[in-house]
Amino acid sequence: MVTIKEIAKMAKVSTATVSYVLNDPSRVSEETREKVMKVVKKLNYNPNSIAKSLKIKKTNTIGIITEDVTVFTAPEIIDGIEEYAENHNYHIILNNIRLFKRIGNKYKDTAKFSKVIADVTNVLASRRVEGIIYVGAHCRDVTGVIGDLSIPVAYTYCYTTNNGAIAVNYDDEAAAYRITEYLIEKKHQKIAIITGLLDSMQCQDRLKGYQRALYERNLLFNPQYMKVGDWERESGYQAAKELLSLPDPPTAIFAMNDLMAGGVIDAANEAGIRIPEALSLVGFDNRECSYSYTPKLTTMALPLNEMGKVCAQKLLDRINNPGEDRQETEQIKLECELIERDSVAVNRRV
Amino acid sequence: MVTIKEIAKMAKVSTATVSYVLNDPSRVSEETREKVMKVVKKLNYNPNSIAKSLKIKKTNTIGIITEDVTVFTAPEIIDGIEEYAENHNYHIILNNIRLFKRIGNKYKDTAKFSKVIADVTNVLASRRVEGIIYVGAHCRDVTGVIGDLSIPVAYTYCYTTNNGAIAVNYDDEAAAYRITEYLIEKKHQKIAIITGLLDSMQCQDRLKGYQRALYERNLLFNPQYMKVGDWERESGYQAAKELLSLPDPPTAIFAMNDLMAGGVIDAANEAGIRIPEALSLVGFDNRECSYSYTPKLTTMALPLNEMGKVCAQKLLDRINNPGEDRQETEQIKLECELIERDSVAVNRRV
DNA sequence: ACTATCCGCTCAATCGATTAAATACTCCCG
DNA sequence: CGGGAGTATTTAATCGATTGAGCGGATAGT
Repeated sequence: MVTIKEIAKMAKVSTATVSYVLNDPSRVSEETREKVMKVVKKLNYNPNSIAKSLKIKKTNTIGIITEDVTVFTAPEIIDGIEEYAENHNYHIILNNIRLFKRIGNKYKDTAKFSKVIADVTNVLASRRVEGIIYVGAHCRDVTGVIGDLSIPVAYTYCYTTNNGAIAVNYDDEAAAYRITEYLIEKKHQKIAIITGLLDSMQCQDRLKGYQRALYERNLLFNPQYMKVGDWERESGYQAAKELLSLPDPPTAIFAMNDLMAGGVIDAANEAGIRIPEALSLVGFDNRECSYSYTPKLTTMALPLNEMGKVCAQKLLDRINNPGEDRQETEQIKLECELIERDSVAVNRRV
Repeated sequence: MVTIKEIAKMAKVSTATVSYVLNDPSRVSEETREKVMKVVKKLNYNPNSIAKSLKIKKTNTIGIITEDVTVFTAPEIIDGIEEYAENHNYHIILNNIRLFKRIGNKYKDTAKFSKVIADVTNVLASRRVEGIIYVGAHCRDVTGVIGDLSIPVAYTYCYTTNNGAIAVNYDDEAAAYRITEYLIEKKHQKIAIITGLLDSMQCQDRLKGYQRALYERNLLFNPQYMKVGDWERESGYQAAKELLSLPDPPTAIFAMNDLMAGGVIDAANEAGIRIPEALSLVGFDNRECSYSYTPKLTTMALPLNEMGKVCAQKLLDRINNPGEDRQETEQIKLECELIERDSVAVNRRV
């Protein structure tokens, strides 16, 4: 690998001059500049950014820690981060901790979890990344798992109330409100909901949005129309079966994710109930499968790419404007987007 | 950030000793070792791997270039790479070139494509990565897009015949052979195929496997049973419609990907033909959607994770055993796995 | 008692850049 | 002609580690 020294010798100048030619050409005379550049090109010189980083104490690198890259939300988030970072001349070191393969489900073993995180943050710190983005896999609360670092940290697709952290998520309540409102606009009044696991924030927030939408339109929340699922297709199927066999069944179902909406379709098919003619259905997440159901599912798209971008943007802001010590968590919530497809029709049975 | 110098001063030893304590403790007396380690812990010392890299000329870093991380194949491949790399103390710099968003579809603008690649390889080179893994998005031929680098390069999910490169893919022909054989084992004799775009290697190879399986079982290849699709669902639908209205329709259809298989399901539903009772169907890719179809689709799973692992493994082998200059491309083909689900039944109409 | 060996540690050069400060040179003006 | 100003270039220190060479002291062998 050719170094600045060899360039200097060959061009009969000092290394300083070469460096100036490369970084601050106006300081150097036209003549020398050309002389040096000729050698640079001839030797196909590629500056050693390791050496540069060491000297200027800047790596232009951020670390991404993903709980699991193979989860459906991760790629878009990473894409967003990467794009913003690249446009601002930052690079990314990727750490995928494979949380579930490694420590089993549910974040149960918090000691091991913390250990894993400590290991990767240590490595990132020793590589002198200027900031870290933590990408969750299941929107769990990860407050405290990353201890105090001297660099900014942004969290996305997970919750945190860490001091000074940036937390970028989407607005579950607003999204659930919007999609319920949408069903109401389609003249539905008997709108059932199939929830995910009740102990999750997502579920709680979506429930709030659903209830608020009903309330504001003077529709009563009917507890019979609420079934608790576990995010999996089968639970959607079971819930829908119960809902559809009610004496006064709903005309629309809001499943809190696309998987459970798939189960609703199964149940409807089985019962010979046509979607959307006899039953309207909406999902949540805009996963790949939602597009491949028959009928294509109307659902809420998560602003994943945007979440990545905003994470990167806020993080780089912090990095480049190291201001006052912040105590609060900067909570950012982005809007979801309603994706209208074929699973909702205007209710004709009012 | 605390340095080795401060440790040294505080422990009243030389920086050399500190370094030895950290890297080759046996060289140092028990006593000094403890003295130093105490200070290391007290000051929470984290070695600067930038400085280390500069000195020892080793970054323990590989670069990943993805054409598009959001493509369904990318996350598993990355996961595989990352896992192997991490286990061997290597880290990853991720470059997502967003090929299609950036230069439009189909790799048409090769000049721009090459320029983009040259830019990212330059950056990676200046960061002194020890090797590069190129992750394609659509199995295209990318021979020549990465020029000669002095470091090893592995390619996956794309084709290349670059000198000395490592190319890791899966065996399309064997997979197509296997899945056709599977249908034959289920007593099907009239097996139609819906291809992807004919100019792709994938399509050609799968077609070969299909034809070889027929040939070896003494089944005639019937050109009427072959329809050309374009990988999209709609084309599967059209193709299936034609196939199903043939005077002597097939009893099984092999769609070259899961998307087109979805189209077949649409056509079958429309025609009132039950899958798998009246028509067996297999897909290819094992995408998320294949699991959410009704019925769940029998398909071929790509060994994506394994491809990533093998890439990483071969690459690190090359890095750590820089042997002779190789002229040939090392072509590696991994086996796909048949995923049996609910879309195939034994043919009762023989 | 003298040398050889070994052990534990330190000295100082080095990796490949950056950059403040010094120097060299040119030009201009009183 | 001397000196100040301005421009172009070089000198040399520095970033934070690693590591070959060297040194001093203890131990052992003859």
